[in-house]
Amino acid sequence: MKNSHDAPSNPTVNDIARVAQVSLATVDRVLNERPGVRDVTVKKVNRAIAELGYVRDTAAANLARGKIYRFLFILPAANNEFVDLLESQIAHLSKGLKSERTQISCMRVPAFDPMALAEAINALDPLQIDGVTVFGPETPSIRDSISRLRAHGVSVVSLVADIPSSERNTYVGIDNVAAGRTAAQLMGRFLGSVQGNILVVTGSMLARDHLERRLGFDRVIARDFPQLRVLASLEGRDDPDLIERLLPQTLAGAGDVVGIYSSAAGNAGLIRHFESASELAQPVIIAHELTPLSRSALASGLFDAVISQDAGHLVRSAVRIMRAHSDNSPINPAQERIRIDIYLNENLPPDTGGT
Amino acid sequence: MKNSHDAPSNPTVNDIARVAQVSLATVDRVLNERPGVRDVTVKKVNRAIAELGYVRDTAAANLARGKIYRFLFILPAANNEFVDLLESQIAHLSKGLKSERTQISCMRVPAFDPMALAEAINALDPLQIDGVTVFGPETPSIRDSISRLRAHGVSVVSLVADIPSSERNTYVGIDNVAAGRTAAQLMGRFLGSVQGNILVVTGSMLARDHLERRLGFDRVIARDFPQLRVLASLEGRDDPDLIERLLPQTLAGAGDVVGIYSSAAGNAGLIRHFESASELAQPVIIAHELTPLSRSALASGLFDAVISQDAGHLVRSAVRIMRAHSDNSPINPAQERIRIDIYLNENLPPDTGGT
DNA sequence: GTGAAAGCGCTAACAA
DNA sequence: TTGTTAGCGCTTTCAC
Repeated sequence: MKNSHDAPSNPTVNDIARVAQVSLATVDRVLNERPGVRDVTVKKVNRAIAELGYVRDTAAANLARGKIYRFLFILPAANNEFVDLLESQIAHLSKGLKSERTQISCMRVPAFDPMALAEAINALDPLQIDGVTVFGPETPSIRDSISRLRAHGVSVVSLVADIPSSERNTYVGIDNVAAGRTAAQLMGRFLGSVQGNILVVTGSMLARDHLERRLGFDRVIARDFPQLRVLASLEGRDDPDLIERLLPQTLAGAGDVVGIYSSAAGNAGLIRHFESASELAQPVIIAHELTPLSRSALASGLFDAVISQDAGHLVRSAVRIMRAHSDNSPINPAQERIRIDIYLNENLPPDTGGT
Repeated sequence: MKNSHDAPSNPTVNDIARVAQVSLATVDRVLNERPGVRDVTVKKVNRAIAELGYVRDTAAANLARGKIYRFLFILPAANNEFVDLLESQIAHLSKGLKSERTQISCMRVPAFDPMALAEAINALDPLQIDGVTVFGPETPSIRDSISRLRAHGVSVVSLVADIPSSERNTYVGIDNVAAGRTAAQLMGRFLGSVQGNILVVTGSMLARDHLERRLGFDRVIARDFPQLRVLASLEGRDDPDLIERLLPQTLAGAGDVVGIYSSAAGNAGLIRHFESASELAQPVIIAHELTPLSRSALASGLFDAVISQDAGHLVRSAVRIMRAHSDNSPINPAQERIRIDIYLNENLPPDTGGT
């Protein structure tokens, strides 16, 4: 029965030094690819490493280094439940990470204000910080501010909305085109043979995530559900009040709206509209991000489905990735892939009050 | 701008010793709740700890202790893609964990054979192992073998199918009742106004996960979709060949089957049946677990949806939990909650060939 | 009951 | 170009 091991402790730097017949310091130099070691010596050491099957103990290394990771999240300052969820996850994780030599903090900058974000990024001192995660739009000034950070050795992650044109290291978030496609498929399947118009409520033309969702949505509706027609977007700027104000006239103007795809934030406006004005026939509504509000709309039957991404996963993933980049160690793509979650009212996770 | 810290290093045991005016050894005794310290001293030390806001550096502690975690997974030996996925995730994780003083191994025991599993568990040497994760049925003998392990200080996790009557520490897996409910809701919504019978293909009456799924499924169909009737289960024992053989007669006997809920393994049999015998009208099919086969059935349109749980997440979660129990440190329930994933063909994750 | 000192695996001065 | 040594934060003998 080959199940438990006799805890054969792994080879250490000392073993390497002994086998390679060099000192500890030399082993360390080779391991960390520091200069000033003869080629022959490097080879000797590497041979010993291979022979022993050495794997470095990262914890011990970090301890010796006295290294503390300093990471920063920059989120949009807006009245937005999903962003609040992210922030509370950051705060939560921050506590647990104190014992792992990792400090994370969070700042908010005005939403839909690329200049403010760019300035905030530019104001950062690269010497005081090891990694930054940004949730924001993709504009030239922001791109440049990210490049500067990268040039100074700070690792940069883009969150929720990608900034692919920049030199950010990694994007953490769902595939938004696929999310839009998924919403379309659910919409089409739920509507069955019903025909009519679909209203898409989007956020901002600047937000790449919103654009991508719309793109994916349109494609699948056009290909698979010819009986449905997607109307021009209602640009809600993630603002519940604006959405609530605009909705009645848009709905009246369009007529025969059988489905609504709320692809951005501001669901509160949508919910208020349908709770007050009780239409004759309620459209199928699919929204984004599981938050207290969308959860209750799902539970009450107002929303038919919610496409979401896990805030806790996003934050943990961003931190793991910033750390990996700081160490320049590899990342596990499977673990960091953010899934497109589909919630119906039957698979809602137990409500933990936003832990 | 309150963003980056000046890296104020955390208080250490030395600080506590200094503030409390005792030696390092005494601080350690208090921290680890070891006996032989006067009450007054304990109080002094605890006051210093609170005052300084001390948090222990687990990595350093483990280093000093020379502790190596030895964990074991026990999976059913069966021709089952999902279990294979679990095993490959275990193998994958095992590599990355070598640098984190954690050894994980995996053994397979005959499926649907409670005695074999109980014996395997009883054969384990508690001194050689810190934690065990079991994927298996809930029977008295298995429950007892788990109790024995726990009594010897080994932490035990139940995976995928819970064993609540035992003294296992934690269950890692989805809420299977909710999964069944979710499948029912999708089935009902996809079928719209169609009426007819639903066939449920289950695995074994012994498997708690299968039973719970069926239970949830029945409830929601009965409550929300009166036009549908759920037939008696086809017990497929996770065996593709058996399922393929049984399916034609079951289908013929029932007549008017508009939907199939494949709540267990053995999807290959289902797929083969529908690929060869082309029925007049294909039923809506909802299956469990995203595997290479179910993925391609989803892509081809044979399956309408797949309810799944992430194998990587399951395995990582089990390891984190076994470790937490060994250290008796707290776990983060939000991170360990396994989500009920819904896959349609539009939100399939990119195919990585099973990483 | 309490303390002093060595050491876990690794890194980083500082010498040589 | 290489080696010696002290020390990261914590645990653990072994004395006192």
